[in-house]
This record gives sequence, structure tokens and C-alpha cells, in this order.
Amino acid sequence: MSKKRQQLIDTALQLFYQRGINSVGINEILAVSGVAKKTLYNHFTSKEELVLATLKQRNDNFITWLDMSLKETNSDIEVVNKLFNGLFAWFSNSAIELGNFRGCFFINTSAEFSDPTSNISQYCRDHKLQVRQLIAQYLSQSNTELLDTICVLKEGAISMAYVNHDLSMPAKCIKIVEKLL
Amino acid sequence: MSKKRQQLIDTALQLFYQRGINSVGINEILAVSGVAKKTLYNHFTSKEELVLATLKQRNDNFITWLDMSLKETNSDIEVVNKLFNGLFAWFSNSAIELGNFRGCFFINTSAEFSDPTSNISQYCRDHKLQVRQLIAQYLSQSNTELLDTICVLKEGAISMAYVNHDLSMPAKCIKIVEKLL
DNA sequence: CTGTTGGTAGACCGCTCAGTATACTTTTGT
DNA sequence: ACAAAAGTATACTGAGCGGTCTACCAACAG
Repeated sequence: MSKKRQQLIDTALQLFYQRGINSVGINEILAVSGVAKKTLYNHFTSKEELVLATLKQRNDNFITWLDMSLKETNSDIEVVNKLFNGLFAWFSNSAIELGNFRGCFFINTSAEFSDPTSNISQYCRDHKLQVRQLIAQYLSQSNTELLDTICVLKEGAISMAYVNHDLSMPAKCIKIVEKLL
Repeated sequence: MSKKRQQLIDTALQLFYQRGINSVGINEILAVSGVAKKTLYNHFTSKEELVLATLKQRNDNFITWLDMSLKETNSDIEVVNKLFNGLFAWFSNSAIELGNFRGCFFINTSAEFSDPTSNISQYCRDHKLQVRQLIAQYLSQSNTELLDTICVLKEGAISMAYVNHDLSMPAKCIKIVEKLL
């Protein structure tokens, strides 16, 4: 992997996540990263290809962070606790690996790209599936009902943290799952 | 209210919701609505003002639809049933008043406009508050815990319907609340 | 009958966009 | 040591953007 290529991905991810993909132009990414335009088009054939690379990078970062957050859990309720405490840390900018919170990059990107069959929209869907499967790995047995509950609460908590500016949901989600178990 | 003004709002809402605000130009709205550019700038001083008018229109449509959906409920569980069955109808394009489902217009718009202090982002937040208060009105007593639960499940169900293409969540949310009551 | 109001049609402005082209320099593998 | 590969800097293209402007038209009220 080229160093310049990685510079471009890091800069683009930062700008895309903080301001939205359609609000950030190629020229700004070049100015901030200090890379020449020809170098960018040497590594990526189009803006879309760069976008896909940033989605992959963010997915890797997120999965790594989540995997770390869920490590060493001995019960389902502990998984739930670590998951939602992790989300709260993310929302309140205490998870430095994930950057300044501006919602879920994949939800935001899905909102910007309306064609559900595009590579970009499909990748966003795939990311959500990967997160679901990672959570499933940490639950004691294959419990689809609990898994569904956790996932829908997680998506709700993310959405309300970003749109409503309500950071209280992770704590409430833990209480909800406690009652259900 | 002028007829031309309403034509512009209706056309803009349709295009903005289906494709995203930053992906739809003024000229396209004019071409589709059949209105002259000067007429648009006679009614709205800028694109942003037109965007705010479409948000208000969508909010009115949504609140009206939800109010209709929740009418004549005699218990909290009935409210929950009608709410999530209503959401399922929306997701599966059976709520014609809400148009072809492409997620929540306010979540999508928040994703596109990154400044949380902008009028647009603030209106999106306000919409969510209005929906919450409408649901609260239909619950038998002031039950913040139940209200929070319903709201977080609702946001999760909307997000998963759009991003994950998973329409099964409304039914699962009903079961979750049933267990909790 | 005429002046105001609100509309149409479309040219135009300055700017930004994604992407290409040119000419030169640096790095690197053998 | 030197050719090939990779990077820099920058000008440019064609298209689209939001927004302004001019000129003309139709309806209607005094």
C-alpha cells in the first residue's frame, strides 16, 4: 500500500465524515493532504473509487474498535453493557479512534447516495451486516431475538445521538435489555 | 398562499426526498414544476429558504399522517401496535401520503448539512421533538420510560428499513414492547 | 384605458466541480 | 549509474451550480 494513497484516504475520510461526501470536493482533499491531483488519479480512477476506499477504511476502524470494546465478556448482559457504554464513549468523543462524532458515516452516506443498487449503498449495508455478525460472535448462543433487539436499539441510539443531540439513550438501552433478559 | 409557491414546494419536496437535497439543483426543480426562475426567487430568497419550506411541508404531512394513524386508541399497547404497523406501511409504500419510502427526510437532511446550529439541522431536531410529543399525547399517562423506549425503537426501525433494507423491525419492536409491559 | 402585479422565457454571471493534459522533478530498483 | 516509475505544480476543459437581469406578457383593479 502506497504512502500517498493512505494519506489521501485518511484526509478524505476525515473530511467526508465531518462534512458529508457531496460537500467536499477533490481539490480540497488535495489541498489538505498536500498531494498532487495526478497522484490521486494515479491511485483512484474517480471520486467514487476514493469514496469506496474511505468507506472500507472506516469499516476497518469501526470493526477494530468494536472488537476491542467487546473483548473479555463473559455473559450476554456484559456484551450489552460494553456495547452501549462504548457507543456512549463514541458519542461523547471519548473514542479517539473514531474521531469527532457526526453520526454513523454509513447512515449519512446512504442518505447522500439515493441509488440503493450503487456500490456505495451496498457497502453501507454490508458494514451494518458485519457489525451485526461481530456482535453475534460475542453473544453466548445463537439468539436471533436478542441480536435483533440489540441492533435496533443500537441504530436508534446512534440516530438520536446525532439528529436529536440526545446522548442519554445508551444508558436507557442497557436498562431495556436488562428488563428483557 | 400562492399556487405557484405551493407547486414549487411540492416539486422540491418530491425531488429532495427521493434524491437528496445536495443532488437536486434549482434548475431541475424549475423544469419539473414548470415555473419560471424569477417566480421562484420572488417567493424564496434562496435555495435554503425553499429547503426550509419543504421541511415544514414534510413535517406537516408526517404529523398529520401519524395523528391519523394513532387515532382511536384505548391503551398504550394499542398505541404501540398502531405506531409500528403504521411505520411498516410507510416502509412498504402503503402510506401514499408519505410517498415512496427513502428513509426519514429529516435524518437524511441532517446527514447532508453538517453544521448543527444551522436552521436546517435545528428544524430536523424540532421535527423529532414534535413526533415525540404527539406520541406522548396518545399514551395513557406521562410515562417517560415507555416514551423513550418507543422513540429509540422507532428510530432504529426507520434506519434499518432504509440502510439495511430490513422491513421486519416494526413487528419485532411490537414484541419487544409487549414483553416490557 | 392604463398601471400594477405576478408571471414567462432565457441569457448571463462568477464560481466550483470532477477530471485531463503538460512539463518538470524526485525516488527507486537493478 | 541510470532508466523507469511516481510525484509535483498548474493550467485547462466542459458542465453544472445558485443567483441576477432584461424583456416581454397576461390579468385585473381603479
